[in-house]
Amino acid sequence: MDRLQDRSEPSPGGALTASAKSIFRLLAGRGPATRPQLGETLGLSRPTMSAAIAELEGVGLATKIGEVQGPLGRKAAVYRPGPASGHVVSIDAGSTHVRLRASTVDRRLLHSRVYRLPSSQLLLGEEISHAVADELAATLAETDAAWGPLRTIGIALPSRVVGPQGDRGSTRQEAIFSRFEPPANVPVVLENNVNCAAVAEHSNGIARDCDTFAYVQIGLKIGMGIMLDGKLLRGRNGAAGEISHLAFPMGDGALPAPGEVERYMGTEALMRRVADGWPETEGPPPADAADLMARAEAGNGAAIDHVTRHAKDIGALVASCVSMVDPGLVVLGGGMGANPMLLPTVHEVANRLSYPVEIRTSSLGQDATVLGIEKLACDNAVDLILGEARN
Amino acid sequence: MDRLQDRSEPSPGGALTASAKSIFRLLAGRGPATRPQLGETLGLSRPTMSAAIAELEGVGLATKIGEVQGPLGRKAAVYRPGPASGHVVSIDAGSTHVRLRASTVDRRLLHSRVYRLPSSQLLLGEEISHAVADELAATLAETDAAWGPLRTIGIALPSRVVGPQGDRGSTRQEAIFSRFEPPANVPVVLENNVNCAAVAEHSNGIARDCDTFAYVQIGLKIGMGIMLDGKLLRGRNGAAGEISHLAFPMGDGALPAPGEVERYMGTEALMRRVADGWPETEGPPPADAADLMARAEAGNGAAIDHVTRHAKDIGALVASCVSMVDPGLVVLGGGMGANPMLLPTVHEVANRLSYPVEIRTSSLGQDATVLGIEKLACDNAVDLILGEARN
DNA sequence: AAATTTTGTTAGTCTGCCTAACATAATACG
DNA sequence: CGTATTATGTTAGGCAGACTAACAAAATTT
Repeated sequence: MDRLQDRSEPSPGGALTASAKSIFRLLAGRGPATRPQLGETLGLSRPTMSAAIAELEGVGLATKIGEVQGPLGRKAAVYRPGPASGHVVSIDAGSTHVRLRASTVDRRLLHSRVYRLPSSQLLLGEEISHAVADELAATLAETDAAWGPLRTIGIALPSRVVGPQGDRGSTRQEAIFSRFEPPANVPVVLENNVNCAAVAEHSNGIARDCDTFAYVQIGLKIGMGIMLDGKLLRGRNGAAGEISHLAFPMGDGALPAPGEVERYMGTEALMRRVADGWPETEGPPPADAADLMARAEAGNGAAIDHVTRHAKDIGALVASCVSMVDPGLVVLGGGMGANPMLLPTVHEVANRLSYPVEIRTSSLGQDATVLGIEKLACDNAVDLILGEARN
Repeated sequence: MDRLQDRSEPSPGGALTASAKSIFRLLAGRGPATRPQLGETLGLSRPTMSAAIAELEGVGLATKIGEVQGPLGRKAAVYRPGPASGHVVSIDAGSTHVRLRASTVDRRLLHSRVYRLPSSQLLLGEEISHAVADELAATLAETDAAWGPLRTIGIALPSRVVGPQGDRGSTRQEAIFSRFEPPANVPVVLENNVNCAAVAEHSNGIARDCDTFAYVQIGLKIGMGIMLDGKLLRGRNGAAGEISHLAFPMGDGALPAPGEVERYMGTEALMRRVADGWPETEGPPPADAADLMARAEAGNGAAIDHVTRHAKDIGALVASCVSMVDPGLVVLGGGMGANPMLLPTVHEVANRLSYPVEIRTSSLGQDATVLGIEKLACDNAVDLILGEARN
């Protein structure tokens, strides 16, 4: 994650009391809540709540949006982040699509757009940068004054990402700025797209109930995002979870080569093996991965064999992850990985080779990455608003 | 890490101010310090320091041990943890030796002993449990009243260790209690021995300057300890870093088996390969690992080949670690790993296969594990004293 | 011996929370 | 329908734990 500019909107929450800050954080994180709920959750007394809410309303960081009636007694006031908290723009700069969402810091959707790139981009480069610039410009043109100030722009990249103290030159992350310049005064948060998908599984997806898990993406490319105690593991070079660089092949006499796992486990290699080994009796080989999976589901023996073999390979990969990180839960995602058919075999192999892991299949579709970067952008915005941004 | 009993000495620091607690923590962690130093480090004003130190001295948690004279001005008073902070006993329950240290919470050595087991134990069992019981009993018999209360017993185990919420039955950790019962009222902290070695590298060893790194142990057995932001990564099953269960062999058509890496990378397998492939022209094969290393250092070609090949294998292992965790620094330890001769090759292979990592060789000898569990025991004791023990 | 510098103490203040008591607004009950 | 009960919100007052300012003490330099 990265902050390129630090000249942002004045943080209205620079001088709030600790309780007011914690209330705002809760409102931003969990959406609308009543005063008693907030006080209960944070262990604050009613007088303190009164004072803190008054503080927040005074600077526009909280607004009363209604009242709810319990079974008995007076109605409770319901609040959410106020207009001064502003909004964020989140962009998934993917290799085939650019997805954009504008949302409030409590993640209410204000605007969204999707742009399909004219051609699939293997690497982060000018094509993507250009598309991001266009989509952002279009969004800024449609910005409503009621959205409040733009606090943060978050961009998910198909590239390693390092923070300010890391060696930026060694990643491709700066390529995102090759064709556009983000608006001055608005900080930009960058994050790797697989990490974003992991964040989304945690905040919106199948891993909502777990603060520690790994997200394994298997598709054209392979990757992993590691969440520990609710925080992303990034690593010194932003390379944590870059399982495409596991030593592979590995064994007595094997000669591992950089990036070789991905060339073996990626969808292209899989389909090549499928085509090569396809029995003539079964007719033409599957046209693509979806076709392969469909035929396996339909009961085709050859297809099932290939899918099972692939699931075993994924299981081995997951076992290595468990042996190193022992996350307790692994979420499978990506074009291939998201298919529930793989789950039983992956589970069996991983648990046989290493230690107990639960395996789940991602439920978020194409939106996982945008939702993840949106979460990170909102967190950043809240930090900025409260004057607690980490440098 | 694990706490079996919670009935401990009354925590004298239950009702201290936050500043007093932070001062005590600093005294325990960094040893003797002057008031100005403490105040400076913690950002506390002199009046606050006065009050807090008075609090601590009042309950015996701090003692003035002298004064130091700066170049100018009045002398500054020097403090360290007081008699009420008591002591801890730390035990490395190893497979060949049981090492024990009694020390104050600021890690001044009070007493130490080493017991050599009559026979090497592959698994944690009654032999080790018995030896631990004996050594602990001998220590308790020699305990000096001046040491203050025994706060915590820490034991490093050659086994996976899970916390209270984990599935204890699935590990062998309880076997440590098969032949001895720790004194009632004294909490016991258990930790895996490789994790302890990692902690020691951080607190006393070559990784003092890094809060994030991995410690890779290569010897009879192989293992890894992962330190992230100064905290051990344990994992859901206490299996984080259990690289003996990486999927291996791994490759197109390979059939991985549980625990196979250890059977390939461990010293026994290495020496078997060395003996098998030893050219008759070179005379009798090396008797043991130390012999192999000595011959390699002396320039023997066959020995060098085997050592280089092993270093390449270790490099591949490290590369997998870097691809998953990207720690930035890997410390090599263990009977084989600690040999500096491996370093260049490991560094070359790891950096070629994955991402930039610094590789260092452990400098702590046999004491690494005791020192690590001592650090953990002291941390636990401090938490207990301050009434902040995590359950 | 006086000036300077650092350390430690005393006095007073301020912030941010709390508890206790009261006020308000809803439902439940006779 | 009025009163009891209950939940929510406010007012008043207090207290813990930090701070600043000013002073006192103990070392050095001039």
